[in-house]
Order: sequence, then C-alpha cells, then structure tokens
Amino acid sequence: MPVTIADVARQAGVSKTTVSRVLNTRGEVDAGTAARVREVIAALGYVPSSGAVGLARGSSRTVAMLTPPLTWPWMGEVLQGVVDTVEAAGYGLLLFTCNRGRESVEHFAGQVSARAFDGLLVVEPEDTLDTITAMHRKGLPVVLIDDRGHHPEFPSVATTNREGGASAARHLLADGRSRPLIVTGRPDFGCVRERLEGFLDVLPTDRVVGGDFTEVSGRLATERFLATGRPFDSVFAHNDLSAVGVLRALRAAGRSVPDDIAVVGFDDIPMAQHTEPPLTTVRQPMRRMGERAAGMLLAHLAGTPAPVEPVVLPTELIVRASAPA
Amino acid sequence: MPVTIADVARQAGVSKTTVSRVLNTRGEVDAGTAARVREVIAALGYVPSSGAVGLARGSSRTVAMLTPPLTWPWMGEVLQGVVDTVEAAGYGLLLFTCNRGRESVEHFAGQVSARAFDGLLVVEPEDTLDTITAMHRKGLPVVLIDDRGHHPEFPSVATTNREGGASAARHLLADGRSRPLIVTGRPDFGCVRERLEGFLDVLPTDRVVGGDFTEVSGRLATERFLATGRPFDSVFAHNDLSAVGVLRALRAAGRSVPDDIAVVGFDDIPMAQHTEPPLTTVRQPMRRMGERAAGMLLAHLAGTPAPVEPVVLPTELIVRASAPA
DNA sequence: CTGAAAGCGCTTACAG
DNA sequence: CTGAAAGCGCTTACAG
Repeated sequence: MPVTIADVARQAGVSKTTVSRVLNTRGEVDAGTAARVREVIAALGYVPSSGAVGLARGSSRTVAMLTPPLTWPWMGEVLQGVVDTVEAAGYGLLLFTCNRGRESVEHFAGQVSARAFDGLLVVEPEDTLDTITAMHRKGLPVVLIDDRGHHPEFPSVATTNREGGASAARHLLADGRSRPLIVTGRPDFGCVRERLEGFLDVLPTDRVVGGDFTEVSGRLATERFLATGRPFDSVFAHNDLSAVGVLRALRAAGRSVPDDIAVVGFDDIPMAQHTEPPLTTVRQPMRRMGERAAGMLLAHLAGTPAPVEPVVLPTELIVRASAPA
Repeated sequence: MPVTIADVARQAGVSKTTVSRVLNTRGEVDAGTAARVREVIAALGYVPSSGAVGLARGSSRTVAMLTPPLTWPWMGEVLQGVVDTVEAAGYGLLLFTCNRGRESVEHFAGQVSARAFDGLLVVEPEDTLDTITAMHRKGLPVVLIDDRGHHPEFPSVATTNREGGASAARHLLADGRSRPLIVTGRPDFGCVRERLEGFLDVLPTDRVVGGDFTEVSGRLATERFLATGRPFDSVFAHNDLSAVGVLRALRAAGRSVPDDIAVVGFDDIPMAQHTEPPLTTVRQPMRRMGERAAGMLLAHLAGTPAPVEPVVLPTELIVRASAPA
C-alpha cells in the first residue's frame, strides 16, 4: 500500500488541500504548517502518484520520442542528449521506434490519443510524417531533429550541412588537393544537397557519384570510379559509413590514404576514430542537437513558443590521418 | 477537448459502465449493444485516457528501462530489442540513464515511487544496484540484463561467456595457434572471469594481461607485452573495443594480422565489421537479450513469474579476416 | 444484460 | 491561511 496524500493529511492534521498546496509550493500556507507537512512527507516517504497528478492536471510530465532504428551509429548520441535534458527537467521520456510497420504506428498513434505524453520529439520522420502532421494539427507539440527534409510546419533542429561541406572542401584545398571525388547520399535528402552545394561552392568538380549512405554504396561507388581511370586526389563522402567503404575500396585498389588519396567523411560516428587510417570528418553535434530539441520542446510546454525558423547548430571539422592538415 | 467515455456513453445511449465493458471486452454485454457502442467509439475516434485507466486500475501499462550510457556501442541493439517487444505488447517504454549522478538517480527513484511504471529492466547496474534492490524489495518487478555480476535476487538474462571464451580458443587452436595472449577486461566483472576460464580450459596459457574494455587499454596491454619480447601467435581480447586497440598496436609494431598474429574479440559491435582486417569475434546476441528480458518482465506483469535461474543465451563465433578458419 | 455509485489519488475553484 | 467539495476519466463491486 503506497502512501497517499490522504495519509499525509491525516498524519499532519491538515486537509489534503493544504498538503497539495505545500507540494506545489503555492505561497498561501503558514510557514509552521508547511514545515510540519513537509516533515510528515519526509517521514512517510510520500511521493505523489504521477498518474493521479496527471489526471487532475491534464498533463503527464512526460514527453515521447520517435526514432529511426536505434542501431544507427549516431542515434546513441542524440538519445543521450535528449534523455539528459528531459531527466534534468523532471520529465519522463517515452521511447517509440515504430520499427514494425503499420501495427507499431497504430500503437504509437493510440498512445498519442490516450494523452500518454505532453509533447513529441521526432528524429528523421520518413513514413511517419503524415501521422505526425495530423497529431500536430490536433494540438500535440512537436519538435523535429531532421536533416533530410525541411518541414516548415514544425519547429526543428538541424546542422550546418552547407558550411560543413564547404569546410571539407577548404580543408582539402589547403592540403593542395584540387581533384576531389564526391560520394553523395540519396539526392532526395536535403542534407545531401546542402553538403554537395557547400562543397562545390569552394571546390567545383564534376566527379560526383551517387551513394546511399551505406558502406557498400561507398565501396561500389569508389570501385566504379576507379574503373573509369579518371584521376582524383581526394574523396568527400557524405557520411562516415560510406567513407568507410571508400577507404576499403581504395586499399583494395592499392591506393594509399592519405598519400595518394585523402578522404573526408561526415558525421563523426564512433567508428571514425577507429578506421585505418582514422577518418577526417565533419562532425555533426548529435548530442547537442538532442539536447537542444528537447530543450525547445520543454520550453514550449512551459509556455515559451518554439522558434519558427529551424535552429541550426554548427558542424566542426575533425582532422585525423585520412586527410591531415 | 478530447472525447471521453461519457461522450461515448451519451452518444450510444448507454451507461459509462457498459462502454467500459465493451472496451475491456468483458463478455456480459448484449451483442447488439456492443456493436452500437463500438460504432460510436469508431465514429468519435475515442481512445481511453491512459492516465485515467492507470489510476483506476492501479497500473500504467508502461515499463521502464535503466541503462548505462546510450553511446556504448552495443546499447542500440539491446534497446531496439526491448522497444520492439514492449511496443508489440502495447506497453510504453520509459527510458532512464541516470547519467548525471545523484540527482538523476533521485529523479529516477521519484518516478518509481510515483508509480509511473509497472516494471523495470536494468542493463548492467553499477552504482544503482542498491537503489534497484530497495525498489525490488518494495515490490517492483525487475529483470536484469547483466553479464558483469551475478545477482541471484533478480531474474536476469545473460550470455554464454564461458562457452564463448572456449569457442574462441577452439577456433585459434584449429588454426594451429598455440601461443595466445589474452587481454582481459576488469577482473571484477563476472563475464571477464567466465570468458577467461572458458578460454583457458581449452587453451591454457600464462600470457594474460589486464585491460579495462577500452581501446586504449587494448593498445597499451599489447604494447607492453610486445616489449617483453615473449613470443605469441594470437590474441583473445575480452571485448571488441579493446581488440581494436590490439589491432592498432600490432600494426604499429609491424606485425601482420592474421599472418603473424590472429586476433579474436568479443561482442560483435558494428565496428567489428569495419576494422582492418575485419574482426573475428564472439557475438553476444544483444538484441535477443533485450527481447528476452522484456518478454520476461511482461510475462511477469501478466502473472507468469520470471525464472529463478538466469536465462543464458548462446554466443556465436563470427569468423572474419583477423582470425580466419 | 445493464446502470448508479463509489473509488483510484490528485488539483482547484470556491467559501470562509 | 485553510478546508469541504467537485472534478479529472476511468473501473469495478453491487444491485437489479
């Protein structure tokens, strides 16, 4: 039998109303009374039932997060940033991935309708965008962490993809590399276009081959380009995973990195430190993006409306052996 | 204004009791009445408020998970296994990491007392073990995913560390390697002792150096051992991260892998496929461990008590280039 | 088969 | 400064 507000009230010789008041630190309580109530609370180890509080107040002090597969190499950082921020605010975090298709989307939608949480954080919505849009229109506060598309309807957090691409180009240029090969991600992603444009602004080239962010695609793209015999002295891969494939293809072809070819990736996933050679890359501040998005959502719930314009956090070039300074 | 059970009752011309009965599919409702109520529910898009249901029933249909830092390379798999299982059961998953010391442990403890969830999954409890034990004694169902220590008080899921160590030894032996070096993890972890014992049973050696599961420790341990000049033809590292350090030290010393030295790790983190050469390793079924632990907790909540003995899932040797067959 | 009423544990006008 | 009462949206004996 957990202790309830009624137990505290009885024990302290006051009404439940008064206990509730000291709980919620409303000023209108006699200092002595308040002290006595607080003692009883401590003595009994009383903690208000979150369900009951939620029902009475009409909010749950819980936010939800909807993510792509958690095995993506940078999800850990994003999640950790979100969890830390949400925990620090005294909120709970409900996690959904909708990894199992329709059924899981429905379960998720059900939780929304059941008012199980007050706000929602979404990472890279893909096939859930319609569902989320509908929820948002019905009044659910939503913040996106999204690089792929631009959804002006939602507050969002992104990163400086364009400047990130430019920084990669400047780095290669400073090292005297003038004939880069670019291995892109899927061209329908906004981040891919921005990374490409930023790079091309600084270091124009027509050596551009398409990939899809997987290691295999990086390897194949490199092999295909090598087969053409066109010379190149560096590679800018649009994410680290495909850069790993690039490194592998270059090694298999007997090209030395960075002596023959310098390689720069994007993301700075944990693996980037451990490739051979370690990968120079444009770091996305995933943890800070998570913190920031969570902060915006929490602020919104507290009454501060989220910014209309996307919040854009800076990338940072991390120089390692695959493309030294 | 979300629609409530009262709206449905009014619209269908029945009492809230009856609506509740069809919601919870209790048999004692006239088929026609039930059908009518169901129509109204669909028409109104009614979903019961989870908070109100929880309060009335005294349970939340939510489980919590307490994890080490989410940036650990295998946490994504565990989490995904848990999320999938929990979602499929129609439960919510509340995520805690207690990453910020005392304060976050207190927040977590508060949520427990607030009965925000019905059961708890814990991954590798370290400094939270006391807190968890106390909660468990007060009646909170708990399942551990834990390799490190053995806590007979809790139901738990682990993996065949001993057999995993043995399989690594058999693999090396079959390849004609008879002088292994072992780079261990922290000796106070149960999994480390088991991996060591399993290996030594098959392939005894006194070439054992201590590490702590980090890449740096693997590198330093290897460097130190190389400095002694003692010959060895293979390395068994107690986890993949330290195996990455081993590979690096060997390369720096000009030893070829696997020609001079074969290397076997443990875990099969994503990075293991991308090292140079790719890492042969003993795979822990992290996702299935997550699924299984979640399944046990859910079953317990549904009335099937969890097994007293730890559930032990099999490891699997993954052969790659660092120690070919 | 169905409903009125009490209860889950809180909060919040309202009155004093 | 304090309390009685209603209400949040459900479920569940109890009675019929």
